[in-house]
Amino acid sequence: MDDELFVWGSTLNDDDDGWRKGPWIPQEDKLLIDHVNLHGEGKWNSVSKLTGLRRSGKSCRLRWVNYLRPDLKKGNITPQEELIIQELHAMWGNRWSAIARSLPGRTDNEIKNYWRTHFKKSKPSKSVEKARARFLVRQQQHRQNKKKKDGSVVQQQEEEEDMQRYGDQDIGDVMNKQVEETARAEEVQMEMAYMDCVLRPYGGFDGGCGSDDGSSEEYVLWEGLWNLDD
DNA sequence: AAGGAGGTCAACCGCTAGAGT
DNA sequence: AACTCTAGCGGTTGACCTCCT
Repeated sequence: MDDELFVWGSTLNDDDDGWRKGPWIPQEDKLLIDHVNLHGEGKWNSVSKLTGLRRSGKSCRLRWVNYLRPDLKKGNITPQEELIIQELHAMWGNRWSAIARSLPGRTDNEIKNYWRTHFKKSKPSKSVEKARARFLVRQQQHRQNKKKKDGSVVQQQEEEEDMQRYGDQDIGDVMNKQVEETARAEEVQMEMAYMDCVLRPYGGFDGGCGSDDGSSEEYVLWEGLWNLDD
């Protein structure tokens, strides 16, 4: 290898604190990999002490997460992954780490770079808009169905449950709590349902939405999803 | 062949949240 | 409660590469 290039005492690229900066060399990678194999991930600030590697903990973590992790997927983003990125970005915006969690083997950095180079200048794709529209229509349908089904009996049951839960607390506080809980539950439910719309063709996320033909099986699946918070 | 423009991607920076003291 | 430390996040930078003129 190029051992002669690796000079431990070198001040080349050192910052004010004495940390090396700039591109990593294979020897540094090896030290970091050995360290993680031995001690596991985390405690990044101890890497320099234990290995002699003159890199900050932050730099070590980034190198591991974005480049050295064994479960990383090498190679180009596939068309399927591209579609997922587009649609999740339409839903979540620049939450790269959240998007990355939906794409095993891909890093937030990778997705962020990919987005910036491929999509930043372009308008939202039609598929994204279609998925969004599908999702909103189904949500509205579900709410209407639920209204029809749920009668005063259900309402009474809910009131009794509330009495048990909240007892003699201030009614204003209780209502505020309920509004917050409902909003949170709906937010989670919407994200899960939308995720399923997007990921189903690729084998992700269980339950949810099928094709646009409005079949009864599809209806049952959607009902199941909407009922998550029932 | 030279060099300028634009694209790609690894790495850094600054900030924030959460845990620990 | 206040402070410090650490991990993680998104934005930005800069080196390198490829393509075009």
